[in-house]
Amino acid sequence: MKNTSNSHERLLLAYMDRYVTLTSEEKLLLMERLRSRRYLKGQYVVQQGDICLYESFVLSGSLKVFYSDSSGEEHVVMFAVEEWWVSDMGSFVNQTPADYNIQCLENCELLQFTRSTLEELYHKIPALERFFRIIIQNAFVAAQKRIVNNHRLSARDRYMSFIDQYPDIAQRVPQYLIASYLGITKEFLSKIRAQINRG
Amino acid sequence: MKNTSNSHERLLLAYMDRYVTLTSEEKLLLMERLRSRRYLKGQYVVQQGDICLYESFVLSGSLKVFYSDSSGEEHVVMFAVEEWWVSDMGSFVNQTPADYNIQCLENCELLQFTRSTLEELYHKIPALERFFRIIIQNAFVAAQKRIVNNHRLSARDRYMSFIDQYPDIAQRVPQYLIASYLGITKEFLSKIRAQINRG
DNA sequence: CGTCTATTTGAATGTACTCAAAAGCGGTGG
DNA sequence: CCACCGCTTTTGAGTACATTCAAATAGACG
Repeated sequence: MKNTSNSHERLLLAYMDRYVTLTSEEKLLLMERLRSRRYLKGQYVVQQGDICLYESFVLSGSLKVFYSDSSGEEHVVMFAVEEWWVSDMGSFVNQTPADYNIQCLENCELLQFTRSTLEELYHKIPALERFFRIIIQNAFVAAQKRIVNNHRLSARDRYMSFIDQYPDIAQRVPQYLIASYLGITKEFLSKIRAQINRG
Repeated sequence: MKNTSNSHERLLLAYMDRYVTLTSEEKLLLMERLRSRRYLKGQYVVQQGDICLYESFVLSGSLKVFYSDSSGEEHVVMFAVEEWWVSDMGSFVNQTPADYNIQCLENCELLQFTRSTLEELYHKIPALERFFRIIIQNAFVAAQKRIVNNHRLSARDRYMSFIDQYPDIAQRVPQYLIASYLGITKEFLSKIRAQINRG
């Protein structure tokens, strides 16, 4: 029936298999409910203040999640690449105005659930609730680790730890966004890199 | 049958009712599996490097979760008071050595699940999986917000926002721990407070 | 009242920031 | 093919926010 996007299904299902066991009926239902959508580089998936309509799984491309403060400064909250989930979770689950913008850094292909679809699936597929519980748990553990590292490590060490942990992202994403993610200015990151290169 | 700790059950069950609906059989099972335990001020619930054996619900008292770095500096990750859940989540779910210490700041009374109990209950009570999915989701949203605020706000504004958000904790917890939580030195927090008091 | 811990104050220092300007790096069009 | 444009990165000088270290003061508790 479905001729397109067979490899997409495989990527997501293989990803889910790492965490939970689904019956083939469940997998079928899941895939029927997902919508696949392409975005161009620069396009917004969510804009601050709007409702975040989708929980998205990244099939290809990369995105940034960021907060724009009153003075127009952008603060990068996280990046997302292949096999990451991305949304403004607070906005998505409560259907309230989003705190963050989500914008594509490259052309992207995403698999998306709406909130009501996901709720429907939670009831029909108990293992899905388990799956997201685990995914979110991991995200929370990582976020806590990041908070501590922001406090105990110097900007230099945070940068080194970032390129060590996400070498792929470090290469695909402009430096000034990495600076923002690390909580420092682009100028200072440049100086850190110069210092590292000198030895 | 159970004569002790009746008010305990009520506190936890009322808390859970805010998020999910449980049958009375489920509630009974849940309560049978929970262990209630008292800790004295200063006692450790978890020590860095050990396995975190319990997910704990705070009935009374307060605790700090903190990381001790190689130079012996302590970095407060979070506080926990009545109606909060506390654990080293990474350690608890994977049964790996804990990253953090958890210590009582006051005498505490906790309701605790072991990992295997919780897994058993996840299977017997699907709504429990949903419950923790929601709880962890909220914790993750808050952690992300904290990361952004640490980047965009000055130490002064972070402190003001802390006492605004957690007035109770601000009063029960020593100032130098709040400084650590905010990622600043105790001396600097003292100066911030002096500055606020002057106007 | 004395001891122990927590908080405050001050001077010197350091890490990271601001502002301004220059240099690098693609792409695009003449 | 090179010139120009926009965008990213680099460099430098001056500054600000926060830290360190040391010492004084204030609170809590026996």
